[in-house]
Amino acid sequence: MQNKKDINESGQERLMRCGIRPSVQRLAIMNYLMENRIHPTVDQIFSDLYPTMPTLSRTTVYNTLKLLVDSGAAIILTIDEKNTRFDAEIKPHTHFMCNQCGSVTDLNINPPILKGNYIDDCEILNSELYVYGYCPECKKKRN
Amino acid sequence: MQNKKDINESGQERLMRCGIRPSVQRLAIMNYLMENRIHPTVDQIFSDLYPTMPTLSRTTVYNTLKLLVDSGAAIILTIDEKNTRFDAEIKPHTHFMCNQCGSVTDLNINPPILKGNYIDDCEILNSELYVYGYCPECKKKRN
DNA sequence: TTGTATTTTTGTAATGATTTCAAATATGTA
DNA sequence: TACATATTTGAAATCATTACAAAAATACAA
Repeated sequence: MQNKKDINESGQERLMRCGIRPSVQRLAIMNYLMENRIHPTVDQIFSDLYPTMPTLSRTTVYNTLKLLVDSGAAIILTIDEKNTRFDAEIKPHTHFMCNQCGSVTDLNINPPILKGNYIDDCEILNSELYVYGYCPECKKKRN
Repeated sequence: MQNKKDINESGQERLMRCGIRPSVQRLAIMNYLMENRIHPTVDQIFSDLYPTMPTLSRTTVYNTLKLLVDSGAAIILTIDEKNTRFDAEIKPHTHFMCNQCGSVTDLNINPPILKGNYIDDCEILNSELYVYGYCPECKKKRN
């Protein structure tokens, strides 16, 4: 369950809380991630922001995403073999990718919470549960 | 738990069972994967086999791994953001990557078995649980 | 066995994502 | 305003992966 603070937190607030100076570009990218929970690739972010920010550089998108991830304002998903994807939802949850259309969505299933534990003497910091298959739309089309 | 058949299965048998003609190169790569359960990258495989197979081409390693994965003789791991990794252990199990040294190992924890289920109307074919943190060796060094 | 068709391997070139880097721009502060 | 610092930018470099066509190996029929 999300608490009110998380739900209401603005992009600006998220950046501040994570110690990131909210430049125009950073705020645009942070807001994009928080408002478009499609786990976008770098190119999706760039292409969607470019029309309203024609001076935006791909390098800035890369730089900013690195900054967001390093400071805990976003997480990186390796669910997609082809492209790195990003998510502003930083609380543990499960991700699903459709083998047909490639869309990545949240799955309503709780991942095991392993953080803080030791397993096989490994110190666990975080974990990701990735699920693959066919999304409802593609499932229909295949029949 | 592994059954005898899995334990005893040779590279040759694995290839045959999966309908792959066992050429010299394919057999070398299959055996390497089955004998070195380090979840190697393409380059690790190539570098380790090259000394004893000086005519081996990187492209062959790529081609063969694609073939192995497509026919179910191996699985692909996206746990490592930098490089694709491969595993000859095809039964569901959990993987761990060390944030410090980058090594990938099996973790003695059962992943949720979701295959065959529908969640949020998604048809589940397979899933991967990836765990990150510090391996025992790096944990020691950090103290 | 020989010749021919098919499969597999190989090396090079192309592609695509990401990083590096140094100059240009913007911002914060005295 | 003037200067120092932080940020953005675009071009070039890097690195993993794929495409491709020629060469080599193998299968198979005569």
